[in-house]
Amino acid sequence: MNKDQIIQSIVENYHELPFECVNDLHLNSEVLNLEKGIQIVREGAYADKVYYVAEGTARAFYLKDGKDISDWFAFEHDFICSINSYFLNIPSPHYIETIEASTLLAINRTQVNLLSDRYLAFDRLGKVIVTNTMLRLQQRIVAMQFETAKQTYENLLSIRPDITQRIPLMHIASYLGITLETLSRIRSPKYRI
Amino acid sequence: MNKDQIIQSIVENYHELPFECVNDLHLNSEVLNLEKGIQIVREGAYADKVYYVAEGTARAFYLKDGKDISDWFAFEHDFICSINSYFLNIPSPHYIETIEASTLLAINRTQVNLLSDRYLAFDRLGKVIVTNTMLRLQQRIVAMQFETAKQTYENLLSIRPDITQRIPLMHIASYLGITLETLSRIRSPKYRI
DNA sequence: CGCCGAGTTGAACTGAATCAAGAAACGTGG
DNA sequence: CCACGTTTCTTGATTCAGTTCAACTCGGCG
Repeated sequence: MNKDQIIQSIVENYHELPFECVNDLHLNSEVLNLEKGIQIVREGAYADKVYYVAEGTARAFYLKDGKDISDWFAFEHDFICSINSYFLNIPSPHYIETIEASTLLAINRTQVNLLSDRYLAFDRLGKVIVTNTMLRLQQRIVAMQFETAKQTYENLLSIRPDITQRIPLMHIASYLGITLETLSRIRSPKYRI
Repeated sequence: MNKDQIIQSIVENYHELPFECVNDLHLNSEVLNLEKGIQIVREGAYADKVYYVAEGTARAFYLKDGKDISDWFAFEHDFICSINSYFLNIPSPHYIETIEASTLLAINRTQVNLLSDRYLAFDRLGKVIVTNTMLRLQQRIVAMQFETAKQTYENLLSIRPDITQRIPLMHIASYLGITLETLSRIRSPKYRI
């Protein structure tokens, strides 16, 4: 997938952009073709880029007492960034890495702000993305708040039926806030309640 | 607190607004002086207003299998709305009610959109609020994901030390995803681990 | 062919839920 | 300002979902 196609897919999936804005975005963004398992953000770095996943999968995770805890998965047409670092301009608590071979579009915060000032439509695009993210986080809190592990898992499966084929179970488990063993049991046909 | 003062406090706490925008906002918003325990949004309603809490406290909650689960607390200078209903234009899964006697400023979505189109600064204000909300939700997920009940509680206390004086423990418990009894034990001095 | 990471299964343990009973705190009306 | 009922909070005993630790299986891949 080339840069034009990627930008086109952002427009299709999120918000219309005028011709000059698309050109401008073209000049101010970068395509990354990455293998599976490549780290694009490391803990402690100032992560001032957003990534649009054109193809593949990426995840954000952090280490809590040495344990790897997944915090966000991004599939095709999703955005991913270290949200604390990007928005608060602090060292990233997160790592971000590819889970499959992926094509990403990287855009710098400075460029995002420039484009937002220059094009109203781009500003709106940003608003849409942030709003969607907020709603997705809200859903996740509701899912975690008072459900059993099994309900939480099935809830995730209904939103993303292909997730178990694309993301290792250990990452799904930590994302759900349960252990790998519990997830394994939940998935087993002989599991009751 | 009168409408001018309330709008002034929004400007001070969030984003500068030009003079005409303030006037326009003045014309398109409504001050609510409410007793404690008044419901301003009911489940099933189309809740197309945002509320700015000038004084007092409000909370959003939903009923899960008949149980009251708090989802969001808003203190002075916080915004509150039924985020699913407001942004997705669906019937509200949430109730919103005052916890203390409160002064709120209510603004309609249509007005918000109009003002956002008319004044760039107002659009930016909206972006700031949504971004802050997103970050706050993110923090909460991290807090819930792999902490014990006690850690989650202390985490909340460090952010909002006065919360136990202002919000009944049962609401704090459901917000944290634990039972009232567990919260009570956690708070007890003889509680270990 | 044997190693290695990913996933499964089992047994013992534990943090938190549930059920149940009281104790405080609060508000309202006499 | 006190009595009474309601709501909020505490404490105890028991149960259970999920963790932990450990051993084992499976599928790739050098």
